[in-house]
Amino acid sequence: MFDPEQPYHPKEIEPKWQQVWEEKKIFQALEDGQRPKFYCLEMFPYPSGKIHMGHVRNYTIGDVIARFKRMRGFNVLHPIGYDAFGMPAENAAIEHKTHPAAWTDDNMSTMNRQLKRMGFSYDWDRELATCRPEYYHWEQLVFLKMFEKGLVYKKKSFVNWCTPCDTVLANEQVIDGRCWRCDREVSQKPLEQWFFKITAYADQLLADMKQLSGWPERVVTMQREWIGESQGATVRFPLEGKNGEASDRCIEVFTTRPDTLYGTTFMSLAAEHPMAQELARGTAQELPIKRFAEQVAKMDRNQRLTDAYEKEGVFTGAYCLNPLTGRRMPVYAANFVLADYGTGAVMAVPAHDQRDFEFAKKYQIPMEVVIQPSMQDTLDPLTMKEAFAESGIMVNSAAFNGTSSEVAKVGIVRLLEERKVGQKTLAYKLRDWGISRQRYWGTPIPILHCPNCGMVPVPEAQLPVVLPTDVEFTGQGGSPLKRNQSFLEAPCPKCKVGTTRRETDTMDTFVESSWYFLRYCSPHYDQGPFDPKAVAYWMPVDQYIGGIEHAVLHLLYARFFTKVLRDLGFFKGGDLNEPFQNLLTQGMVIKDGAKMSKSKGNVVDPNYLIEKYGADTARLFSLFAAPPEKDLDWNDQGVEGAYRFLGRVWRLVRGVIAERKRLIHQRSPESSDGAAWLSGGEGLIEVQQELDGEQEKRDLERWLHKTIKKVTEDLERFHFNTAISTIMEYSNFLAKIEKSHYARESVWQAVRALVVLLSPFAPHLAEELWQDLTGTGLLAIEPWPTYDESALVVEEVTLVVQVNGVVRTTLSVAVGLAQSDAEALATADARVKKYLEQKAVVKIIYIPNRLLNIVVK
RNA sequence: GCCCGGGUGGUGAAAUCGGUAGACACAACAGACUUAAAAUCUGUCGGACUUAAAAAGGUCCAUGCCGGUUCGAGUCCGGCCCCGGGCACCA
Repeated sequence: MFDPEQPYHPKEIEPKWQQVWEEKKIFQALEDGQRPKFYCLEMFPYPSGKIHMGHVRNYTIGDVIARFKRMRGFNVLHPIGYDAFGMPAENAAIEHKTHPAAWTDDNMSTMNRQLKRMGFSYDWDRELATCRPEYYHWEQLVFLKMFEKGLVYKKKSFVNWCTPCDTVLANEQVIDGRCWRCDREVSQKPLEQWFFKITAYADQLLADMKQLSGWPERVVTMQREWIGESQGATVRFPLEGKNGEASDRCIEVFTTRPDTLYGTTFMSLAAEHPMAQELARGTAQELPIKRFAEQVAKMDRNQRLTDAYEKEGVFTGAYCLNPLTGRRMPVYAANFVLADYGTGAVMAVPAHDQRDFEFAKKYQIPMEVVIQPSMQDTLDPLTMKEAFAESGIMVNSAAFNGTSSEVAKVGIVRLLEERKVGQKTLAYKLRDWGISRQRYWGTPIPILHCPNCGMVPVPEAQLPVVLPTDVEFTGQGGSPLKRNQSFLEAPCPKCKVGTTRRETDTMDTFVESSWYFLRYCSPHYDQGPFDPKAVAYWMPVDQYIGGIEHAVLHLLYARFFTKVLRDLGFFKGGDLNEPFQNLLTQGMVIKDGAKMSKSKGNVVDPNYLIEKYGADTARLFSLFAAPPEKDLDWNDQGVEGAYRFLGRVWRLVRGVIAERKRLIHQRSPESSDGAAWLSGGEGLIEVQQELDGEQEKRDLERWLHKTIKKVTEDLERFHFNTAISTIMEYSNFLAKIEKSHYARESVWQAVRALVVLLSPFAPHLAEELWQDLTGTGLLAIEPWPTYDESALVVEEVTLVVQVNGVVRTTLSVAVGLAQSDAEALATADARVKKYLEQKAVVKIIYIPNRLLNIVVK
C-alpha cells in the first residue's frame, strides 16, 4: 500500500532493489550485435579488508557512467574482481597464524558485500580473483610464450634487501632507506632476477601514445618522461695497444652530443662495467679499481639516485684513442656513470658537460673547448667556472670549425658512419621490468632447474603450477616455497632422469593487473587466457577510471602486456594495440587537509555512512562535492546536505503521487487501490490536460527540456557535480509548484523526468519512486530521456546593457529584437541615460539576445 | 633546476565560445511551526561607501600580484609570487 506519509528510509529500500537487480540479472553483459558496446572499467581493488572512501569515489564514478550509458542504449560491460595476490596477505598470515588464501577469501567476501550494498551495477557473473589457479594458469602460459620468444630472461640484479625480514622489498616499501615493517636499514643485494623485456617495446610504447587522445595529458607526459627517449649516437673508441697503436678492441659510448666529440679528453666507465676490472688486471690499478667497484656497489641506491654526491673515480691504467683525432685519453671508472643506461660508458667532454667538468677539475685532466657561445664570445678553459653545455659555434673541430653545433651534430654522426666507428642511436631511460618476488603469495614462475639440462620450462600441459597449500608461515628463512619438498622437486620433462628444482620466485602482482581487463571479456574461458572473439567484441576498454598513482606503473605495464599478447598471436588476427581508449584519473579523498589514513585518524568508514544515510547519499555526495579529477575534501555536513536533498525529492514526488491518487479516487472510488490507477485512463489525462494553463505548461516544459539537455551534456563530459546541481535547481523549481496543480499531466511528466535524471546517481531512491510512479518495469533499464530543442525556445530574454563595458541595467526584451529597438529601449532607461549625458556615442556593440554595449567619450 | 596542474566569498565549488563573477550546496544569522528540541519550511548572506521614514536603491572595489590586448578579461598575452604534482648525475 502506498502511504504518502512514509518517510525516506534508505535502509529499507536499498537492499530491496539490490536484490531485484541481482535476481533479474539486468546488469549481465551479453554480446549483442544490435547495440553499440561500451566497456566501462574501474581499477580493481586489492582485497585489503574492507572498502575505503577512495573505492567509493572511484566505483561511484564508474557506476554513474555505466548506468548512464546503459540507459543511452549501449550494451555495457561493467565488471569487478580482485587483485588478490600480494604481500599484505602473507604478512597477515605470519602475524595471525592464518593462510593467505583464507585471509584473502574473507576479505573478498566482506568487500563483495560492501560493493553490493553500494548498489553498483556490476555483472557479478564475471567476478574474478587473480589468486585462483584458473586465472594464473593463463598468466603462466603467457610467461612461457614470452620465454620462448626471448621476452623473459634471468639476470643478476641489485634489489632492496631487508635482512631481519629476510626478504626483498619493493621500492615503495623502502621509506627513507629503511624497511617499512621493522625500520631497519635496507641494503642492496645482488640476486638472480626474472625480467620482462619491456625495453624492446620502448619505441612502440612511445609512438602509440599518439593513439591515447582520450588520456589526460599529464599521464601521457609522465609515461613519456619515464620512457625517456634520447636521440644521439654510439661511438667506438679503440683501446690503445701495446705500442701506442689502436688495438682491435674498443669502448663503446652513447652520447647525445656528438658535436662535442673533438673535445673529449678522457673516458668514464661505470664502476660495474666489465671492462673496468679487465683493463686494470695485472696493473698497479687492479686493487684500487676493485675497491672502488665495491664501494660504489655498497652505496644506497636511493642516495645514488637522488643526492648530488661528489664525483669520484679511479684511473684504470688504460688509454683509448679518439676515433676522429687519435688523441690519447685516460680511461677512468667513475661513480656517476650508470651501468644500465646507454652502454655504461661515457666520452668525457669537461668543457661542455658539468659532470665531466667537475671530475676533470678534481683530477686535473685537461680541457678542450670545441664550442664557443658566439663568434665574439670565446671561452678559455683556464678561467671557466662551469661547463658550457649549450649550442654555439664549432672550434678546434677540424672541418667543422665555424659551423653551428646543431649542424655539426648531424655532420659528425655522418662522418662516424662513413668511417664505421659509430652510428645514430636512440637511448631510453626505461629499464626492463623486474618481476621476481621472493614471496609465497603470487603466481609461481613455471620454470624448472635441471642439473643436466639447466633451465627447463614447465610443459604447457602441466600448467597450472599450483601454489601448495600445506605451507607454514613463520616469517623466517625466506619464501616458504623453498622448504616445500613436494613443490620443489619434479622430474625433468626434458631428460627424464634429472630431479629438477622448481623456481621458487613468484611474479610481481603487477603482472596480474596487466591483463585482467582481457579476462573479464570471457572470465570462464578454459582454452586460454581469453576467448579472442569476446575480446574482439568488447575491447578496447571505452572508459577506464582509477587513481593517478598508477600513471606510470600499472598503465604502462598493461600497455606493454597488450602489445606482447598481440605479437604472440593471442588476439587471433585482431589488431588491439592499446587497451584503454579513454582514461579518467580521479583525485584523492582527503579530510582535514590530509589523505585519509589510520595514523592520522581522519578515516571515514563507508560502512558507517551507509548505515546512517544509505548508499544513495554516499554516492551523491562523493560526486557532488568536487569534480572527479580534483581532490575531494570530505565534509560531514556536506553529506547531511546530500541526504536532505534526497529527502526533499522523496517527499515532493510522493506528494504528487498522493494528489493524483486522490483525484482518481474522487472520479472512480473503486479503482484507486490497485495498480490500475497509475495508468489513469483517457478520461483522467483529459481532465489533467484541462487543468493545465498554457503559459505554465510551457514554463514547465522549458524547464524540463533545459534540464534534460544540461544533465545529459554534463554526464557526457563527466561534470557530475554540475549535473547534480542542475537536478537540484530543477527540483527546487518543481517544489515551488502549487500543491493544487499537482494533479496536472505536465507536472506528472516533469516529476517522472526528475526521477529518471536522478537515477544514475541515486539508483535505489529513483527505482523506488519509479515503481510508485509507474508500477511496472525497472528504471535501471529505461531509456534515457531526450530533449526537444523547440521546447527550449523562449519569447523573452534578458539583455545586458553596458556603458563602456560596465553593466548599467538589464532589460527583459523579445527574442531577436532589432538593434535599433534595443538602442531605443536602452537609451530611454534612466540608469543608462545618466551616463550618456554630455557624452558622444562612439560605438555600439550589439549581440542579439545577450548584450548591448554603448561606448561613449 | 626543468615540465605540468592550480590560486575565485567563511567553506566545497560554478561560469562549455572573451559578454550580468559567485549557479548549486555547506556553514552562519534571523524568522515560522513546536510546551521545548529535532526534523521541516521561509528569508538574509563578497567588501567598502552612500541615499532613505521604510520598502527599495545607488556608487566604487573585488577571481594570487603587476602590466598588456579588447567596446568588454576569472577566461587571451607578457612578467612575477605562492601551493600541489611529476622528473632530476640518463651522458
